[in-house]
Amino acid sequence: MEAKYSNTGIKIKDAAKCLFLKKGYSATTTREIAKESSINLALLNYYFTSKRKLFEIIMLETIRDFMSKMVEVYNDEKTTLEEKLKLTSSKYIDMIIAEPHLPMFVVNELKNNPSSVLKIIRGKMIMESKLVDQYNDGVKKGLYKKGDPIHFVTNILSLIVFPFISSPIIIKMKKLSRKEFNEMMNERKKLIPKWVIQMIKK
Amino acid sequence: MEAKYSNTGIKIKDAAKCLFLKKGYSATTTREIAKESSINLALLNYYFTSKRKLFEIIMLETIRDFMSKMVEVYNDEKTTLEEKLKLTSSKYIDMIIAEPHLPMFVVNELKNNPSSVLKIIRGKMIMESKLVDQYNDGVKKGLYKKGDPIHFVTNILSLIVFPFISSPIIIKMKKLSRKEFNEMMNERKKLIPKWVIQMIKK
DNA sequence: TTTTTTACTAATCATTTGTTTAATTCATCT
DNA sequence: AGATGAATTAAACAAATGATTAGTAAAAAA
Repeated sequence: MEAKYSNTGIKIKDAAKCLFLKKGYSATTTREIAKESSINLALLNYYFTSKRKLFEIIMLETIRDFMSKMVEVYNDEKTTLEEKLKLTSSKYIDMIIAEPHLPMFVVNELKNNPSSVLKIIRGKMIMESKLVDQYNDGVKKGLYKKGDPIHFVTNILSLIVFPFISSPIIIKMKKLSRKEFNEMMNERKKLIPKWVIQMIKK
Repeated sequence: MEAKYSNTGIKIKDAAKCLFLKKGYSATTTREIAKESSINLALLNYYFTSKRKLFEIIMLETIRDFMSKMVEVYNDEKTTLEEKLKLTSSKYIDMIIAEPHLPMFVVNELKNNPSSVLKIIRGKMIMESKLVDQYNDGVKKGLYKKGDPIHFVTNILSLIVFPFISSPIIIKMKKLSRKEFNEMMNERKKLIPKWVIQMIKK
């Protein structure tokens, strides 16, 4: 019945994703999406039934991508805790530099519609990951200080993601260009793993 | 001409602030504001000219409050760096627990309308604060590792604010109640200063 | 080629939304 | 009490917006 994978369907989704990421759901109009993807307004409903449905599809896909990258690294059996830190920082910072609106989008959706986002995430994925195992092992061996691993996980994500969210302030404070800001974020790929280790080390 | 401080004016502003914080500008309608503050729809424009103007007033006030608390602590001549860390963590975490939508609101406005927010902030306030001086002194004295103070400042804010932004994930991961989450954030008041010191110490 | 299904378009509908108007109530001052 | 101006209200306007319809062109099936 529907050809969800037609060229126009993709064109609509791409334009919509770009706009939703940049401006959010409410501030994006169907006419904008139509214009941006140079399709007829009616085709949006023809392909995706409604603005809401279109948004939901994009949201699910985007957040699934976002999370899967993390889970991949966190559950790698072969890498050490330290290597996992390096890989996460590196992968995430690259991902966000490529799509700077991603963190705000995820975090906004998390606020507005937590249930639908959380269906994808599944708590276990992170709290029962290899990374957390390795952290707990380190604590048992007396290498790391005792502490709830939730703080450990939270801190990693905080140090990686928050600077992007507050990028306008940072850019202003240091009078940076976008390029210089990205360089600063690239520096953090190396720094964050070191910082995190120091935070947990005895 | 106008009675900006009348009872109804305040009622409108309070209701609007609550809604804007919770749902953002675009998703909040003037009729909702009118209903929430139980005033006639026309009074919104009578007192504040337009939805946009009302929003701008609220935004400026809210962000000014938010920033001023930080600057206060950062520039205190009497406290040590370590004390400043404790005070900031404590003050900020209290503030955000009291108004959980605050960080997202600030950060969203920062994205949508950076210029108007940044007018309030003034880069100097933070990067030339007593806190940064003390950090640089510590580096000179060989107590702290060399490093751009922007990372130092960014990390403090990241560790304080980001957990609130990602609260739905944390709550899900650890199966917490709102109360338990707040307790976890209260724990962090003591932990963050320690972590930050460890991050910078040689 | 004819028929049928799919893709697309222009026009329009029905709400919603921000804002205004004109009239009314209320308070204050003379 | 009466006049003046501010505060409030119901109603309406105009534009924007999400969605639909009825019809056309293009492609696929017969």
